Amino acid sequence: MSLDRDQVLREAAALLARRPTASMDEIARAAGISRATLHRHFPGRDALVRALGELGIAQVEERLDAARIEEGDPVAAVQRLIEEAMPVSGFLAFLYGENQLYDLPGITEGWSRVDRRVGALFRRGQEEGVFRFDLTPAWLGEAMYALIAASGWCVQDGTVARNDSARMVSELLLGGMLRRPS
Amino acid sequence: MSLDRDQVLREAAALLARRPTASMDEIARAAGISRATLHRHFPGRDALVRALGELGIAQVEERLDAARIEEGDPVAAVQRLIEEAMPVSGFLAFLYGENQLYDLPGITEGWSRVDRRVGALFRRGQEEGVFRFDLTPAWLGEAMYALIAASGWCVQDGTVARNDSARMVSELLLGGMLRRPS
DNA sequence: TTCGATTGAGACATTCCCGTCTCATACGAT
DNA sequence: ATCGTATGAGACGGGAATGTCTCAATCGAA
Repeated sequence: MSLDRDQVLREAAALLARRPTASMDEIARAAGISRATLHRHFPGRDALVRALGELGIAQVEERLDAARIEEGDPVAAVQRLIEEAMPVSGFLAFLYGENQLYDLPGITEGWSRVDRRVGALFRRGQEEGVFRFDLTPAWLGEAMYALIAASGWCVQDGTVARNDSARMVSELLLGGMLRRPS
Repeated sequence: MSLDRDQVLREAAALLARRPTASMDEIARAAGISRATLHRHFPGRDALVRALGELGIAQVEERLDAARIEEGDPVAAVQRLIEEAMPVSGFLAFLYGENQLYDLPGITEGWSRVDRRVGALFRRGQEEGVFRFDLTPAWLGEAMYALIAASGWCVQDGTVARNDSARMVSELLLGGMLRRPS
């Protein structure tokens, strides 16, 4: 048996993305389990929401590691990060839209940890002279999050092909943030 | 008396953006009116949500008109549109995150009307040879929505100055989508 | 001032969701 | 085959939100 905890959380995220007010019963049915079982693993809605946030942070940090954003050419690092993020863009898109998840104790710290790492990447790109100076690292980070989330939604409803999504994001983002020799 | 209907909707949006599960009573108090009065004007939560969607569509179409996106240089048209959208970026950011608002009968049509106009703008830019061909008009539209919403959030929490937000968005978006002579 | 309309406060029953519980069933390991 | 464990189905009470109602107070126009 041993319930696939992450899978349940993903189903919950997919449902909550569409209907933020969905009941625990609906979430359970969407995940293909009974309400009792859902409640055994996540004692209450708060616990479920918190688990969603924690899974999201873990996912993102894992992708940051996989992309090795601290190493090498900043442009290539951004490309690797976007590439790595694409497989979970749907889940990231959900997290991005849930402002509710940001002011939970313990969750906030996780996201600011992520923000620091991402901000450092863009700052490094500026210091190395490849990223524009007139767009702040914080804004570049937010823009990247926004575009990744947008691509996740586009893939979900078929506007953008999954294979193309990474290119769409990085072409637009890097195109706009690179310093031009001219 | 004559209650300021739009003002109530804005307060409701501001609250629901932070707490999607806020009760009607909380919404009423946030808007500075009694629950009874709120219920007289919006008979039920569904009616309130629908009114939020309708106000959003009206706002956006008003801005599309004000920006005259069908006229003149596509680049300037995009800049005008972003400029016009900024004063309501906070409200737009809320609407953008509420996927719930998209599958209501009557609301969907409004947004596809908006999408058609925005898509036509980007297609025109491509046909006139100023926008890149390898990024689809649909994606460019989604990216613009995402960046405007992101800038709205950034302004709300002080990451980006309100005066700078329009420039941040258009520099990044246009920088990424313009064809390069090279 | 007077009258109609609108609002605020609160009571009320209803509905819905939640958290907990029990019990029977099905699975897996030993 | 047996036993421990996890699950599903459902019942149950408690609590919160909803929708509706009444009544007094307030505002604005005539």
